[in-house]
Amino acid sequence: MSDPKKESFVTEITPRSEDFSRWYLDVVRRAELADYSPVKGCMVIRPYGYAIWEHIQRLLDARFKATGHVNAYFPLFIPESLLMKEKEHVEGFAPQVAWVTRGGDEELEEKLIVRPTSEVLVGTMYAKWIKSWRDLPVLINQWANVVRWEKVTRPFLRTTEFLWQEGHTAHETAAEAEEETLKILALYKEFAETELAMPVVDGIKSDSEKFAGASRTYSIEALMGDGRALQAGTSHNLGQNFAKAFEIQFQGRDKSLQHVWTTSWGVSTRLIGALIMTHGDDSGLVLPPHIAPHQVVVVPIPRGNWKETVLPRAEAIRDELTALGVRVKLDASEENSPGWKYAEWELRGVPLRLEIGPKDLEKAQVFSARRDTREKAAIPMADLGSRVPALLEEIQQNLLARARAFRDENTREASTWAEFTAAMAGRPGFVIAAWCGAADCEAAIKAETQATLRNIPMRSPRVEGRCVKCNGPASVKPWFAKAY
RNA sequence: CGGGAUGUAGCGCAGCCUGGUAGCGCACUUGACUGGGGGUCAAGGGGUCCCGAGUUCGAAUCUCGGCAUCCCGACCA
Repeated sequence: MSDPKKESFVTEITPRSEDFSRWYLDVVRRAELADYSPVKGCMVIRPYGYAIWEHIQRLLDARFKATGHVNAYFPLFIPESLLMKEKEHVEGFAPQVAWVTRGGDEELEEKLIVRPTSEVLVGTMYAKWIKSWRDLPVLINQWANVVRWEKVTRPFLRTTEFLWQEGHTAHETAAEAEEETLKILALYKEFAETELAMPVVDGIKSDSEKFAGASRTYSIEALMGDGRALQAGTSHNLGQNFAKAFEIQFQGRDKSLQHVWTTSWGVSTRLIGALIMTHGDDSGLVLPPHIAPHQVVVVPIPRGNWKETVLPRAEAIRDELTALGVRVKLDASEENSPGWKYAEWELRGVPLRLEIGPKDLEKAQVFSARRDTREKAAIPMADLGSRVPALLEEIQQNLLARARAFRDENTREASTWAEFTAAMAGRPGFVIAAWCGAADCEAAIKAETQATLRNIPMRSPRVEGRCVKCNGPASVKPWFAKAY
């Protein structure tokens, strides 16, 4: 029927439209972002994937520092007794915890858990460090790994061990803690949109979706290419819950003994999964220039005495752009043809490709190809220094605009239950609907449509409406979606 | 954790039913010709058949147990 050779080429990546899940796994593997390890749910992040994470770290860390936070590191192991101190927290996390019961060949006196998150250990330490209102606020972040014994795992999206940052802050007043929680939420949103070119909805979670032990949980939610939502970051106002459980007390300005108000917040390597599913296409990964390991790949055309003519010119271009701060990969390997290299670097999502051959030398130009639009154009050699950075920024903006247009096209309002279920059928996207605030209605919506309440957006106006499920009085309009 | 499927070279797979020398395509190595969208020809190399027991003269193949991956469901910040 079809050429078997062609077929084996085609099977390298399953088309996105054919099977989104398989496409995602193919991209992760073929772009060499990650590979499976021998342990269930644990992945190896390969150099190309880790390079993306390093850019995410760099760009986020700069924002944390600019808002007064400092980095520290807390240990991996937590004694069982500490986990037990905050009731809701332990109930939320106990089912997902990995235990250490032996050290060498001796049973441990007290079992240890491998941290699923660090609130309890941080709380224990803060109780020692904080004595006076003058010690506040404490604004600490850590870059770390955590372990959660998940039943269903997927590379980047949900892994047993994952990398993240977790911020833990302590404040003098409730208002300051809430201010911090919202400041970070806004920071996450700005980061996601500016650097990842990923539009997100920022809002507050319902009680049932709240972090175990938090007073209020906020999140940013993104829409993936298959119409499912992904929680891309969370920011929790922990109130005085952990302060009371861990006795984090300080003497206030009025000399009275008070409990601090704490927050915690995090984003993880899941963001890499979000990037893949937000921008990728049938040819593979599409990376926003701000976080792409290689922003530009230069492919010299090996023809005639290219090593004496074309190659030196390609090297000069690489050096010129590198000096301007552009991350450039020169692929001068002789093993593969230019066509092979085009396909390979597209698969790996490099935003801009520059081709240079003998014909281009004659015309003093290079040939460019954009990954996002696949547009091709000649650029005069003399203009590279100005055109390339401008083009990269254009690509960055285009990816955001494109993702936002997709999100908006796949966001609908529903005022009746019939409209809601219709909108949720097939590839749904977000559905905005009024809700009475009852957990029962939320649960019923989930049971009947698989859709969960993602969040109640920050800027959504108070409404006077009717709950889409029970028709009772409703004052908010959450965003619902089927989620990862 | 329940239901289903899968595990054979780096990747994709055949072989298993009916036990008897482990195969194919791509990738890889060497050489030549090539090179502007995954090149051509020739000659080569590469295997704990997921792991462990069992049945058997003999197990990739049959039996039991385990592990991992994928899909559906439950669960899940």
